[in-house]
Amino acid sequence: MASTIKDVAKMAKVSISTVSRVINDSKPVSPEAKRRVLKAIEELEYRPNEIARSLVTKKSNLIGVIVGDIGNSYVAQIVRGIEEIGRMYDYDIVLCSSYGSAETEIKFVQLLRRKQTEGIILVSEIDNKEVVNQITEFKLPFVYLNKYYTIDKSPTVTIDNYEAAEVMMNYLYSKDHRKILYITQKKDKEITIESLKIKAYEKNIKSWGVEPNILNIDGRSIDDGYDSGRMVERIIKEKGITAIFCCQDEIAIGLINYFYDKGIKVPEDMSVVGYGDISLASIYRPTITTIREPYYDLGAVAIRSLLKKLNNEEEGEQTINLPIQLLERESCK
Amino acid sequence: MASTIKDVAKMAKVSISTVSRVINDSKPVSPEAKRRVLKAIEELEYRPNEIARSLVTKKSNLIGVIVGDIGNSYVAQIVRGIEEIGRMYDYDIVLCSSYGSAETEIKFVQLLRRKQTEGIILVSEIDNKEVVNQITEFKLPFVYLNKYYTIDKSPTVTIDNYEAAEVMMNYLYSKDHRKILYITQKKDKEITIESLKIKAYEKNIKSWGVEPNILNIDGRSIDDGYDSGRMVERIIKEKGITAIFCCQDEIAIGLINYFYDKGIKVPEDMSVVGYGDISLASIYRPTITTIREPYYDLGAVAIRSLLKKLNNEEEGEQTINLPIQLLERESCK
DNA sequence: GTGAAAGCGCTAACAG
DNA sequence: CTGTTAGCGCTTTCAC
Repeated sequence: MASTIKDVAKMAKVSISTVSRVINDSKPVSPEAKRRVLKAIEELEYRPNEIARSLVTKKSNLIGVIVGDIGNSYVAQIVRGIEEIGRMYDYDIVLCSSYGSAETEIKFVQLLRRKQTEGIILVSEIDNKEVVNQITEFKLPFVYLNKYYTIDKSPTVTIDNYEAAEVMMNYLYSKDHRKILYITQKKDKEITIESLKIKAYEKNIKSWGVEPNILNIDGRSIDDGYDSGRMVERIIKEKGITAIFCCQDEIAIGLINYFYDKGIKVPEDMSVVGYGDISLASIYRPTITTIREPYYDLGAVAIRSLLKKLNNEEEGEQTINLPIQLLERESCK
Repeated sequence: MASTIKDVAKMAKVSISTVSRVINDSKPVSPEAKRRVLKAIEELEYRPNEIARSLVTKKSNLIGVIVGDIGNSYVAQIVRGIEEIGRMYDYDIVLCSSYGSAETEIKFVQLLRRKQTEGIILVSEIDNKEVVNQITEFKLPFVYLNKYYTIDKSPTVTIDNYEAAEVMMNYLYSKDHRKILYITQKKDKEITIESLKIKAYEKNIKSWGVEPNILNIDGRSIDDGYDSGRMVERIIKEKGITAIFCCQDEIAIGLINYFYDKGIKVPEDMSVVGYGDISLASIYRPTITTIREPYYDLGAVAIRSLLKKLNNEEEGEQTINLPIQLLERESCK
C-alpha cells in the first residue's frame, strides 16, 4: 500500500495539517518542521492522492474530450492542441470516442459528469442538439468544435468559412480559372458550413459572369471522392471545367486517385483544390492546394476559452474565429 | 451544486446506506424503499460522484495511456483499441503525449500514479529504461508497446518481426526479385527490431546465393526516405537492384516521392515495399505493398492483458505475438 | 506556527 | 431489510 499523509505526519512527528501545509505551500511552516516533513516524504516516497484531494477541493483537474474518431488526423491535431495547453494549466484529459453515435456522445457526457470533469470539449462531426441540451442542463462549461455543422447556440472555435471560400475563388481566378466546378456534400447542406461556402462560390463566380456548377455528392470520404469521378468526368466534358473546388480535402484526394487511375493528370489536365488541409494533403502527390484550418490552434484556443470559463473570467465571444490561410501547392496550376 | 446521496436519502426518507444499496444493487432493498429512492434520484437528477466512490473503493477505473504522439496514425489506432476494449470493462483512459521525451514520460508516470490510475500502457518509440524502472518500482500494472525497440523485460504485445521480414522476402522471391536492397535505420540497430529483420533479410538472400545490400539511413520519416533517394539511385545502378525493402512504410513513401519527382515510376521501373501498413499506405498512390501490423489489435490485446493483471488473473506470457499479414498492393510488381 | 476536528460524498461492516 | 457508524486521504477552519 502506498503511504499516506498520516504516515508522513507520524514519521515527521507533526500533525497531518502541517504535512498538508508543506506539500501545498499554503501556510508558513517552521523550517525545522518542514525539513522533517520533506525528509519523511522522501523516505516514504509519499505522493499525494489526487482523488482524495479532488474530493475535498472539488477540483478534479480533468477535462473530458469527446471525439468522433481519434483516428482522423485532424481530430488528433485538435486533441494535441487541447492536451498541450491543458497541461500547462495542470489539466489532464480523459478521452472518449463516440464513433459518430449521438447516443454515445450523450452517454459520455453523463459519464464525464459523474467523473467530475470540470468541463467538456466536444469534437464532433454530427448534428446532435440533445447533447448540447444535456451539457447545458448540467451547467458544465463546454466548447463545441464541429468541422461541418454551423454552430450558433454554443461556444465554439472555427474559421470564417465564407471568407475562406472566397479566398479560394479569388486564387482560382488569379490562376485564370473561370469554369470552376464546386463539389459539395448534400446532406444537411442548409445547416452546415457548406451553405456559407456555396454562397461565397456562387457570389464570386456570378460576379465574373460565369454560370455556377455545383455537384452534390453523398459523403465526404476519400472513397466518396473517388466514386464521384465518373460524374465529374462527364461534367468536365459538358461544361468545359478547368478547375474543381472540393469542399473537403478527402474528396479532392479521392477524385485525384480516380483521375490517376484514368490517366488524367493533375494538375496538367485538371486543377483540383481542397479544403481543410488534412495532414495527408501535404504528403499526397501531387500535394493539395487547399485552405488551412488550424486544427492544433482550434484545440488550443478551445481549451483556453474553457479554462477561462472555469475561472469565471469574463466570457469572450461565443464564436471565436481563427485566421485562415491559403496553401498554394501542386494540385492546381 | 449537484445533489448528493444525502439529499436523495432525505427526500426518500431512508438512510444513505439504502440509497447506496439501490444505486449499486449491492444488497436487497424493499420494493417500496427502492421506489422512493429511484423517484428521489430522478427528481434531484442525482448522479453518484465517482471521485468519492473511488476514494473509498480504491478503484479509479482510470488507466493511463502515455503516447509519443497521438498525431501518428498508428498510435491513434492503438489508442482506439485500448479505449474501445477498456470501455467494455468500464475503464476510462487519460491520455498523455510525451512527444518523444524520456523525461516527460517519467513525469507522466508520476502524475498518473498520483491520479490513482490503475495501470499504464506506454506507447513509445524511444528507449527509456528509467521509465520502466519507475513503473516497476510503483508496482503499477503496465504494458509496454514499442514499434521499434525490442522489449524483453516488460510485458508487451507485438508481432514476430523476424518472421514478418521472412514472409516479405519470400514474397519478393516469388515475384522474381533477387537483387533486393534493404533500407534500415541505423540508430540503435542492435536493440531495435531491425536486428531481427536484418537477420531474416540476410539469411534469406544468402540462401539464394545473392549478396546482401543494406543501406543504413539516419531516420525513419517520410523526409528521411526522400532524402535517401540520391544514395538509393546510385546503389540501384551499381548493383542492379530491382526491388527495395524499406524497414518502414514512411521511408517507402518518401522514397517513392523522390522517384516520382525524378520521373522513376513505381512499380514499373522499380519495386518498393514497406513495413507497418500505416494508414497512408493504402491511400497513397501507388498503394504500398507492406507488412501489416495490427495496431488496433495491439492496443486491444494490451489492455486486455493489463486488465487481467488488475484482477490478479494468472499472468500470461510476457510477450504476446499477434499474427502478421502481407498486404500485396501496387508498389511492387 | 501548529494541532484537533470537521467534513468532502461515498461504501461497507455491523447491529438490529 | 435498514440505519448507524467508521472510515477512504485529504484540505481547511478554528482555536491555541
